[in-house]
Amino acid sequence: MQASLLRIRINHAGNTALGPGKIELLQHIAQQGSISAAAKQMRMSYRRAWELVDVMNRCFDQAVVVSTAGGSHGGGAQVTEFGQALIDAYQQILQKSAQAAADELHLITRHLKKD
Amino acid sequence: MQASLLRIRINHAGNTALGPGKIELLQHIAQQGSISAAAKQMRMSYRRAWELVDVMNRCFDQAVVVSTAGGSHGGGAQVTEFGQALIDAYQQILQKSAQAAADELHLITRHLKKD
DNA sequence: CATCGTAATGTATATATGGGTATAACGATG
DNA sequence: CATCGTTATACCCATATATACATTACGATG
Repeated sequence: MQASLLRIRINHAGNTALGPGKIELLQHIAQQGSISAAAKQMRMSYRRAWELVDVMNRCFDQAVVVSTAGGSHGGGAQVTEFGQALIDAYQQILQKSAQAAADELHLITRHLKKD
Repeated sequence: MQASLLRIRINHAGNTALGPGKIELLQHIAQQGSISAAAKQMRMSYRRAWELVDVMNRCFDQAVVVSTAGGSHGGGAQVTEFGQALIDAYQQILQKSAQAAADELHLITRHLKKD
């Protein structure tokens, strides 16, 4: 199976507010409770992961990820309820879109060369 | 109104087989009958426009754009019937997706900071 | 109060991307 | 058969993007 044929992004002021990469990152953060662990799991630099989180936190009217520095295990990061709602909504958009446009999608993909 | 909130791409072997940029380029080529004229209209370098066309032609099992070099006006390029079908299908996908996922989209975009 | 692992930020470097320019090939037309 | 505008391609360079590495801040815990 190929990795997600359909890619959907939501734009905001010319930039991507939400796309497959940010969603995947959020899921890993939610699972790991840490930005650095999520980054490592995705083999992405911590720097980049943090920047993606920062962009999200700044382009929405409420936090998507909250983090604490320091503490027994150095701190950590949690996906907020709102962030989880974003993840869910994004998945729904993906699923509903793929379903609603299944015919046209098939029309296109059936002509993609197999690699 | 903001420029297309929802951006959809169709992936092929890790790369983008079809996205908003390629579709817009195809439309300009269809209208102009020339890659270079389309590129100029989009203020894109001819080199890049040609590469986008090349990628499309190589990742589908039939040509999206056919071109002729030489001739009275130097030649030109035409979008094939298949290419036009791709454009139409893409537009349908955009429209149907936005419609099918309107609720979830609204849930997300209502929390985007106004810029 | 030293330790630990993470957040947060800075800086330098490598890589990818796209633009600019030049040049050759092409072929209908006058 | 010279001209013309376009396709097609190569080469170099500027810029953007992402990585790598380094450093500081943080604060619960032993």
